[in-house]
Amino acid sequence: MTRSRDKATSFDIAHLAGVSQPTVSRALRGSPMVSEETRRRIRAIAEQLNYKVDKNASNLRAQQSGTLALLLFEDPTPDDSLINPFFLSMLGSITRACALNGYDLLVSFQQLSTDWQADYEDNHKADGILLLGYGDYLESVQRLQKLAEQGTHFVRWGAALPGQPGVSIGSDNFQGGHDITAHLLQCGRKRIAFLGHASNHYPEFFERYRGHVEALRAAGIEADPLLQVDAITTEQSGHEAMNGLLERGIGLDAVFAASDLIAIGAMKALHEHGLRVPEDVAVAGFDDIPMASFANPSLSTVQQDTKRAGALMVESLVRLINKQPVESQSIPVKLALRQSSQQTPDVGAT
Amino acid sequence: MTRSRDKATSFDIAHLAGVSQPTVSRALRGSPMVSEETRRRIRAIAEQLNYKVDKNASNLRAQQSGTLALLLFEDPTPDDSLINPFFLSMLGSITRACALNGYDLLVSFQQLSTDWQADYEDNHKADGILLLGYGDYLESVQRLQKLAEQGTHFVRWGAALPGQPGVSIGSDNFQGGHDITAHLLQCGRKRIAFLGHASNHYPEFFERYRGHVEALRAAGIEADPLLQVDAITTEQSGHEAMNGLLERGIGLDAVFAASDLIAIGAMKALHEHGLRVPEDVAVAGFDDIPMASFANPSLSTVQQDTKRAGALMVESLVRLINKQPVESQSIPVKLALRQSSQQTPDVGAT
DNA sequence: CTGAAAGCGCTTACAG
DNA sequence: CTGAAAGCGCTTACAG
Repeated sequence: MTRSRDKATSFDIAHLAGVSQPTVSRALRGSPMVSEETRRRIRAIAEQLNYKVDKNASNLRAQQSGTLALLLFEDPTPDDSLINPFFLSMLGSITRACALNGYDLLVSFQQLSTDWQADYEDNHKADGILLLGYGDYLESVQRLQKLAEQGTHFVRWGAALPGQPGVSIGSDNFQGGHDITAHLLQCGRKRIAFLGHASNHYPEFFERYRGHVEALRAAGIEADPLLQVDAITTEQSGHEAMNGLLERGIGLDAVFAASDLIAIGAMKALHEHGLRVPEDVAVAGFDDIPMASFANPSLSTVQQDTKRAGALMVESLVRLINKQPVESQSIPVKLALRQSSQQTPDVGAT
Repeated sequence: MTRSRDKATSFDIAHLAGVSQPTVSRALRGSPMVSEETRRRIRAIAEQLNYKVDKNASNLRAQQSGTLALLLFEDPTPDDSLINPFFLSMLGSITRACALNGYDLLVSFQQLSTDWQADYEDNHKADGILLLGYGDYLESVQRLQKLAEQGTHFVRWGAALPGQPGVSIGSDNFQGGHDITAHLLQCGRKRIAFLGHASNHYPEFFERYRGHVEALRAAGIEADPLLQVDAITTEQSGHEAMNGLLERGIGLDAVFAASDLIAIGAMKALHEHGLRVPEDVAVAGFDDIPMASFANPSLSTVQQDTKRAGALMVESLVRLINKQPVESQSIPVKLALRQSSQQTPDVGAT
């Protein structure tokens, strides 16, 4: 039973099975070049000895790793476990997708500041790289460019825009921004603030903003620059942005926050100022993180399909690795309408 | 610039530096057996060629991997991205701790049902294994036993009880159960339901229950078996457990749920039955997941120190790998008192 | 269908 | 301080 010490190698198996070592390798990898009988014998012995192929040896020889690396960049807030819940849920879905595709997943949280030359692939630690949340796009784009030049296989999560290096998978941010704004307009709101960066430094937010502006325009409303306030994806940033708006005494009857965390921070600020949500100010977010449905009032938002997103990212990366054609893609979103935007009793999702 | 194709090897560097290949290896690994001047020269060339040590080769030779594997077991709910938020936050803290200790982290979500013989270490994919959330303890204990016998290095998250195979790191569940119950008693509650499994199949919950019972006893109250209802860590399970209790017409003025998700499901059931929280029924949970502070009313709970927990798990595993002595440990918890247990305005954490 | 040979790119004794 | 040699455990042409 307990022979544990000293792991068995393919030579041990070969010896016991009375075949050569390469035959063991072939049999265990399911090569059709091995007779059923031989294979069976080898399999049995391997199991008995609890033999496992040494991944380092097999990877070294085969020059691949069967592993993908996920690089998760943290937003400025280098404080503790406050990872963006949206990314956490992406992580869940990516992990599952990796398992389905037979890949292991190496996870790494990177500081934005750090010099991530993403040496995972150079190292042969991974066959390709998944990129999530890299902060200022314009700062990171050169690095992406370099990755692309080096021939590194990578897929990034983010706005899929023309002329970008590499492959991007992202939600249809424009549509989301448009639809949720149209909804707020339909609820009778006219002065809708946008909380979030609206520049090409943050293309996802920018797309949401552009959708927002487009919906306003369609309703004959010109976007008021005073109603757009920069914010990054944190509660605190949303809180500050909202406070700023209120303190400047800018009239508004609704808020579209570029992310749920921003929206939650904004609702807090509204409450502190004695304003009721949604009676005085309707609020909507983006992402549909788990907290959204538990917020008080529950938060109307644009739901990103993280399950599909993770699957698509992994599948695209696998295709890249296998030298199959891959294109950037945009994933449809849908509205999750809850109390924060509506007088009426809770409508819609969970 | 773009010589990218064909990765450089240590032989290339050696050639260019006019030294032998082993010297390159030594220089790059910081061996003291290399002169400063040689090292500098080698370093410069390596950087210029963007050389990276091939991990597969180096691991194969050195018989180690510099990688830890995290096995995350999913609760019965094999449905989508609904991973227990508590584990997600552990994941965040573990990832950071790995980075700090110079290890890579392989993440794998396992189905409980699956035959996880955790071949990560046998594979040489990882030097050790971190185990999180394995469902029914009695079902998993044999596997743990086997891992221990095989000499696999592993650390599990869970109740640290005498006689367990391997090393466990967990919160002080007994203390947490005791303290939160004492708090509810202090708020004047007398009939306190416990929602969660209370048997050695789920040692963590059981410990929380035992702390609960102990606090009651200290107040001269005998635990009423009718007030304990089994539940696993999901909103749905909490919802069902609470409904059962209410439908059976069992009198109660407080609920201590073995986890926040259970508590949130229970609050939903209470609201559906027209009961007010905390006025009619006080509610408390366990974990302090992010949602807890966003619940309506905000949820009083026992806060687990995930940051410390992740760090401790990783450090313990690294010690095991290095054959240093390691002991199971229990981490102190603290109360996060919010609206769900108190009439008074919001007190305490975020 | 199977075997003998080579080699993936390192690290580590062993000499000097 | 440095080099020549061996070998980690596989996979993959190449023969037969």
